[in-house]
Amino acid sequence: MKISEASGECGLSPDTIRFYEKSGLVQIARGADGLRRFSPENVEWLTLLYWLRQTGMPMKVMHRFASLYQQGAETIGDRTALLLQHAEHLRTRRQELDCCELVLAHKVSTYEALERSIA
Amino acid sequence: MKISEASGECGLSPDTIRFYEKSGLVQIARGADGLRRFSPENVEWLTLLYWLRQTGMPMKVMHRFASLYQQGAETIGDRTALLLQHAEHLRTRRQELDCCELVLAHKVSTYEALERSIA
DNA sequence: ACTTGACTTGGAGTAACTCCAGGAAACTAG
DNA sequence: CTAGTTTCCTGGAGTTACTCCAAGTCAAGT
Repeated sequence: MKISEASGECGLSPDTIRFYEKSGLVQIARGADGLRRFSPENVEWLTLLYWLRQTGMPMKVMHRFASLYQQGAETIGDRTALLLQHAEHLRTRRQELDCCELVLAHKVSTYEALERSIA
Repeated sequence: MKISEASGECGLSPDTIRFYEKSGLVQIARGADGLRRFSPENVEWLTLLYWLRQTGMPMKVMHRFASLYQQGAETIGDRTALLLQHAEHLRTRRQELDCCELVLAHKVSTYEALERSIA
């Protein structure tokens, strides 16, 4: 699988995939032609990275995670812990969304009241 | 009110407040000593900006919003529309969180299964 | 043979901060 | 009244995580 197809499957842009490879988050094999060839495992890994990044995990933490991943099976406990911590972080984000929704609803209702008082 | 107190109330760092002022998102009066003096209205506005930014509104859109705000009451309809659109965006974000939560839960459960199969 | 399209690299540009150096004004302790 | 600490100011450099671009290679289609 070449980069555009992998990009379509994992959600990351080709540029971002190359950037992640350069910074060591993923290792991708090359064909005899020098082009990147993505394995299903590559795609699964990149998809996971996509979701972690999309929900605000910083690169530093992703690097820690990637380093554990590359060390193999004995780091699964640490990886689980890291993912659970990120799940905790998602709850915080959700509370932020809730809070912002309240702020918006309040603001919109005062705007609507203002508009009625003008009209 | 001076900048550190305003920062504490609105959630933005002093540096970010200065950055927002420089880029035109807010106008802040100065005292005779040259220091910024924040009105309650300033703080309310900055708090709104904080929430919009925190939930992913890009600077470009915030500038549009700020420009409407500075044009006065006749832009309230436009401002309401903009906020409602952002509220829509919040729903998208929440779906992303949901989706990531599923991905994480699945990954954690496969990790746990793997760990049991090793141990 | 030639164009088109997907890929490669290295490097510049961008968004939105964040930090820092250097300096002024004010408050606080001795 | 002086010395030190805090809080503020400005302009500018540094950071994160991309994103875009120029210049070049290679394979496939017409």
